Amino acid sequence: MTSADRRARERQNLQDKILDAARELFARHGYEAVTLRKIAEAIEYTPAAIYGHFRDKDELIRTLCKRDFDVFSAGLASLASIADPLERLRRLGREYIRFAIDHPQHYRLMFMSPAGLDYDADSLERKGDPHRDGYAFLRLSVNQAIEQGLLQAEFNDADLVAQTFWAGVHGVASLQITHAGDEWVDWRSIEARAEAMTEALVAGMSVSKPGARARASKAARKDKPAGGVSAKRRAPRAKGGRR
Amino acid sequence: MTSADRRARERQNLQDKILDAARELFARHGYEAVTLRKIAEAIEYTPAAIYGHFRDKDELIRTLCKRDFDVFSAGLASLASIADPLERLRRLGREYIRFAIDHPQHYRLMFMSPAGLDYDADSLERKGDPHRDGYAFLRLSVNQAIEQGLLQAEFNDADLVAQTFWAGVHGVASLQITHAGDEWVDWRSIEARAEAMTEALVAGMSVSKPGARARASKAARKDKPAGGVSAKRRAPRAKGGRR
DNA sequence: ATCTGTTGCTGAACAGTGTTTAGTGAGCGG
DNA sequence: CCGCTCACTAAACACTGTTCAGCAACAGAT
Repeated sequence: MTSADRRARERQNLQDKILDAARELFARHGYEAVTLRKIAEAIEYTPAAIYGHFRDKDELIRTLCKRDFDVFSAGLASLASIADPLERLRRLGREYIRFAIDHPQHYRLMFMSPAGLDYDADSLERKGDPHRDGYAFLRLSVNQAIEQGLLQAEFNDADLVAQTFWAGVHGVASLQITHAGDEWVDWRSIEARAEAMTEALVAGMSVSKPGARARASKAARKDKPAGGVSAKRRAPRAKGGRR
Repeated sequence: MTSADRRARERQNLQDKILDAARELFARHGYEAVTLRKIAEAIEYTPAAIYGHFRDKDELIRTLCKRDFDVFSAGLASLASIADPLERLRRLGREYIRFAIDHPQHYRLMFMSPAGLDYDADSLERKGDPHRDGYAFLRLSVNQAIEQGLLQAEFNDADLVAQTFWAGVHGVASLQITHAGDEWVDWRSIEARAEAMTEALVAGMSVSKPGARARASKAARKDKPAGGVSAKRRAPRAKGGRR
């Protein structure tokens, strides 16, 4: 069946072209800037042609994000080689924030928008597997910390601790994405904030003596140059701003 | 000038009617659901009439949010009566999260959207005043904690500590707003998460012995009923969802 | 080689959106 | 009573996402 194969291949090729064109627009200007007509123009097809490959715009963007996000999830699992649960948590937090800063539009859609995540059969199948489910991996690490007696007695609920840790790094990441460059606050560098958050949370929940870690002092040093990471000072408005 | 007064009053009345109609739609269904035509229908005017009172839709919603938000900022200042800086920080965190949960759409627009805050002359004028600038109040509290020797030596940068604390509570709040009711995670109650975050951060940065506070154990207790606060299990999709 | 059906795309439309503009009409000051 | 300002309307414009009838190319079967 060479002809059927070719048809399928051509179909796949166009789908990839659509996704590539959409990724270009999306990563640069965000969800709202991705227009079916703009995509169509970029790939030299008619807007309606896209509906042969995706049910609607939402599915298109979501496919895009999930594809890029899987790379990140798999990367997290590489931290499993770190023996010390607490150190693993610290690294986990840093990697998480890094991904968010490197892919702000993806992160915004997945974790800062209503129903950003959808739970299809494929996703639900991997739920709970620490190698492919980020939250499960985090929870597992917390659980090991608890079992090894590294956390205070009050923090014996792995889910609560995991959710708190997640909230902490999510707060740092999302605040950076949304308000980087805001002149209202004299922002410290994103690295310093990431470090301070992970250190404070680990220190606050673990039994280790405060101040014992040399790393903690590094995080608290004043390094005034704010912004960091991203070059652009201010994210462009989604709709085109006010006139 | 009774007639001119009356004109101004009538003008103000209509503006309030617009804002009230918009608030109703916005608070219930979010930014995207607020349509100028829907507002116009509610107040029995033509869509174009709104442009006589607001430059564009953005300014309308922003006026709405700022007005409601000022009430919150003023409420924060009432916490100034708490003498102990650490205790004040804990209360600050809880109040912050409470406002976010009670006004999710407002919070989403102001703190989870690009350029949610705009810095007009009125806003900039009050910047730095702890009584009217939430961040300044937070920073002041942190500063007092540092000056009273309540924090570890590493956490001597008031801005970094304030930003970390803010990120923590923002993370708890925004995760709740975006993912409340998600079945992926076995969520603890929002109260428990708020408590765990504030406790962990304060404990992680302060010199006080871990476990000394009775409150900490209360926060870590397992209370499985997740969701809390909000009645609706799942936030409606902004655009109307997939079919 | 011709018929038949499927597949993949186009062109045009529909129902929405925010926004602009010309025109209208009521009420005011002189 | 005149003119003028102001607030509003009706209608359009440009832009969305999405649908649908039709068409042309191709596949397999006759």
